[in-house]
Amino acid sequence: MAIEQSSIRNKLLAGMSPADFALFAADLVPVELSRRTLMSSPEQTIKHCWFLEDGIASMVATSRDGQETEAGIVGRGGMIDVATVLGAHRTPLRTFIQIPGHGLRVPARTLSAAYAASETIRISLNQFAFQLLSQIAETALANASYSVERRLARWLLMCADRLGDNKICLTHEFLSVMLNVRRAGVTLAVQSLQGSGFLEPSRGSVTIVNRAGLEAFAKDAYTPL
Amino acid sequence: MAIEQSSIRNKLLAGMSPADFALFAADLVPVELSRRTLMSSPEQTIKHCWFLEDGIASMVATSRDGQETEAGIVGRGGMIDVATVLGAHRTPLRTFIQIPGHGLRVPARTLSAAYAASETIRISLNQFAFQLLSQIAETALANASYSVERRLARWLLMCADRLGDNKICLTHEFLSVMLNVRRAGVTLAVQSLQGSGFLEPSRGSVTIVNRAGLEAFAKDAYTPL
DNA sequence: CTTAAAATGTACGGTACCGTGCAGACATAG
DNA sequence: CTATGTCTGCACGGTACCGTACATTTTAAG
Repeated sequence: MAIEQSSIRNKLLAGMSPADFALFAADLVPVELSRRTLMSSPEQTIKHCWFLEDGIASMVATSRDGQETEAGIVGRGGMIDVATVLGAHRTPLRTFIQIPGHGLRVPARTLSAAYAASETIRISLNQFAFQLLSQIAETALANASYSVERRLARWLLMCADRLGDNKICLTHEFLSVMLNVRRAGVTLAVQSLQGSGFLEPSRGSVTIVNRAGLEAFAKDAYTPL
Repeated sequence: MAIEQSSIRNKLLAGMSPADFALFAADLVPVELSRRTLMSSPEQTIKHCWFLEDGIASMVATSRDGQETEAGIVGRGGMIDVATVLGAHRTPLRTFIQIPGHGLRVPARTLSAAYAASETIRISLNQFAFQLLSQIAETALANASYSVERRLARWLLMCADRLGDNKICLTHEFLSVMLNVRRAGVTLAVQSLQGSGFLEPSRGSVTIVNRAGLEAFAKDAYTPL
């Protein structure tokens, strides 16, 4: 039973021509994506790709000594894993679900074939790949230049953008891994941003209550998308 | 007068089939690239692309408040600007020559057309784009996780790889911009690595004299390419 | 209700950086 | 040789983090 394109909220899929969509519609499988679901990792070849309908996936760079930092996040504006699009069967990045949601899974081969077959698919997926590259570069800059507070502000803004929701359900522990700082460091940063009236934290979540103020604070660490 | 493919040292061009190479050989123009030559920047649309024959170009992420950090470097294994390949006419990254050398310049349109026309060109350029994305992600990790010394070690190793030379002619001032640290911080880091017997610095250059040791020190901050 | 687990708040010494400023060492032009 | 700019070495107080440890609050499980 094929999926109706009109019912899809993923922007890449929704924006395709019907002909392009038909190239892999038959192989799309709806899946529920719970927190921490591993979508791809350096250890294994990529078998499937995903188009998110909601929720957020996080791409983290890891090293053997156990360091890890988030490089970029993907919401319903994108797909996983861009490595497949660019012809790689493996990736150095680990991608997993950070905010639970739903997605459409497709075999990597099907996607590769559609990419090879249609120039318009190439155009839209390449554009996303370049957005991701740009996002990762901005992360590199932020990590080198900005304070924990600003990086947290940037992260929350990016997350809210992709979620379409100002309430972000994540623990300090989780955030500390993303930003590669102490858990206690996140607590302090959240308190500071709360003190400025930008956030309202509660157990297991943070809500942006003054988006404009938060953007002004994050300044050049954040570029809207 | 067309350029002989056999005389080209750029790995992307040299590795192409003659048919692929013929798609833009007529538009290739040899250029000398001096230090600080600006190849692309966020302010202007991309008119040309370059394939380096030697030397190194640096891609830096910038923000309006003047912060800047290197995201990645490109040598004769790659090309500038990958944005063109992925269908963008502009890029958030500023790319310029860091170590002088030579290259082959081609109009962005010609490259786009060749990319659209040949699947094998797409495969090789996409592969490079993904390498670059991976490199940038690793930079993001390094910036968040490792000390100035380790980041310097990583940077010198990457640079030596792409140069094919252990002598790297750059000032501390320049390096400090790349790593987004103080100039004096670079001086201290260089001294430390010299004290360990990995480097031999001199005015305006640094030479790696114990590559294996430097790699061991950089540890997981560096992945060979 | 009780107990355990998870999430958050708080504290404290330590350190790897920073911003700055200055002095010496070297290079190139006159 | 002299002068002038460029590059490097060095020092100083300041600070934004870290690692660690522990106490408190909230949620979930029995």
